[in-house]
Amino acid sequence: MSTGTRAEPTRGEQTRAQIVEAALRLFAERGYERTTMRAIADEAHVAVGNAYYYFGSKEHLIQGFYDQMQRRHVAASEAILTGTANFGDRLSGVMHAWLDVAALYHEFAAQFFKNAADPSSPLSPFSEGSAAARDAAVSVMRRVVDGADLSVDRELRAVLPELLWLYQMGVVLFWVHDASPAARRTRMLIDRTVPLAERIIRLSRSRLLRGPTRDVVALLGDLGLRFADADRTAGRAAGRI
Amino acid sequence: MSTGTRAEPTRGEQTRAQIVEAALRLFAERGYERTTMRAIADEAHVAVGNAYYYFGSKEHLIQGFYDQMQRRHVAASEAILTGTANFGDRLSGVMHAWLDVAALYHEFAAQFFKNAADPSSPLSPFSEGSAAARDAAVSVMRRVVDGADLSVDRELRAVLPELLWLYQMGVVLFWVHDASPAARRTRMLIDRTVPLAERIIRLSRSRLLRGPTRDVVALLGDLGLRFADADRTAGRAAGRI
DNA sequence: CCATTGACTTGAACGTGTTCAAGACAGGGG
DNA sequence: CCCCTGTCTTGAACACGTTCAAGTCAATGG
Repeated sequence: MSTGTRAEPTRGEQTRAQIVEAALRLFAERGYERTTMRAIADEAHVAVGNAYYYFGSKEHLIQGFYDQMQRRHVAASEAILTGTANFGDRLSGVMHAWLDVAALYHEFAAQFFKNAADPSSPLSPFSEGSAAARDAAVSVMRRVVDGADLSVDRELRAVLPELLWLYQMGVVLFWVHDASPAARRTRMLIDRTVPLAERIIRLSRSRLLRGPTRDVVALLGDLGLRFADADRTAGRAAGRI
Repeated sequence: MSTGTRAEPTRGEQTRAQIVEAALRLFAERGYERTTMRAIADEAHVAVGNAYYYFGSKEHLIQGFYDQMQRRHVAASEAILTGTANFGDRLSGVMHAWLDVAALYHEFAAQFFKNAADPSSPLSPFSEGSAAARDAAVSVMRRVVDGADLSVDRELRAVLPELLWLYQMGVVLFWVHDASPAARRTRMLIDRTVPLAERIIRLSRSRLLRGPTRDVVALLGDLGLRFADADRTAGRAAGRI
């Protein structure tokens, strides 16, 4: 598809960029549903069929959005990840940073995540197609854990990034339904669940919770729920449920 | 809309029933996407526009499915709920019963979950429109708890049915993505998480976990996450996030 | 300079969800 | 018996995602 080199964009690459830019502009402006493929084509000074030459469907155009948000989230998280070693602050900071980045798109995020919940959609966060974006998100969580002054059970530590990513997915689902101004309820959810999570993670080494913790870790393994990049090379369908 | 009496169906009620029956028949036969509104209308011996007189959209026809599945699940759970007092067996039985009932519809169950993620859809399990179905589902969980030989913290007990319903939603999300034969992976998930849940619920009274348990209960309260029928009359938007 | 090839582009046409103006029907009042 | 009113029914028309046969363009080889 692309040469991989960044020398000068071919004609095709240029057209492709035009189309995705036009799409993002219109999505942000008037929402996903109310943006027609014809409008996108017009905005990109291109014929309708041409958009389908580069993108399999209207849904596929959303992937551009996904990528953009991911990049911005990483950028917005940088300050926290290099600024503090306190686990709670790191996790909380990263979560709030996501809300900051996503705030602009709240209205249209509903349509977005609707598609994401469909297993047959290439845009599902669990699908093979979003492996790259998912890995990037998990990586952020790995940095949260690795840079924190938190003594975690070794086995739990290995899967903690994935667990935190699942936590994030849950928060996102909540956020999608959250109509409160400035996502106040979602921010409250974060502020109240982060200390809880921290406490439970600490307790995971206590005599009482060591057993259940082991069970959870073992279950994740047996279900093959490994999104880690380390497993990517194993050839097994990653993230497959 | 309907008179509420069950005397004799009016002409309208009869047509409405014809349409929903035709739709369910075709959905089951060839799936949701591949069933056109024209086909439904034909099957129901009715004009296309007439279907829209009774149902706002194609999506709304799914509600019929919801209701049917809910009824069947309650029926399928009856034996377990009256047969044993062991909490784990009760919860496990109810969950597996759901899988049994849902098995037929796995192929197009994706459609359900698309709605779940879409707050604007009247079919979202969190929406006002599905309050009835949601209450019914929570009620099943309440029976699971109430009939069990499990000593639970009083405060936790009050919200436990809702928590178990959320657990069920999580399992359903997993199931939607589960392509294994006979939903083996989902059944494994249930078999492994139910004992875990039972153990944690028991531990909720321990000195170590009493604090976090309180926090969770308080958080649910502060977020206004109350799906219980008891609150329905309060006039507050139930289930609202 | 032309011919050839493959990448790219076009816009008309199709299928499907949805709308709507117009009509059919039923039953109550005159 | 006829009209009137509100409930129900119709099917053509519309909007939009998607497809595809046909055309254009640019680079390459002769």
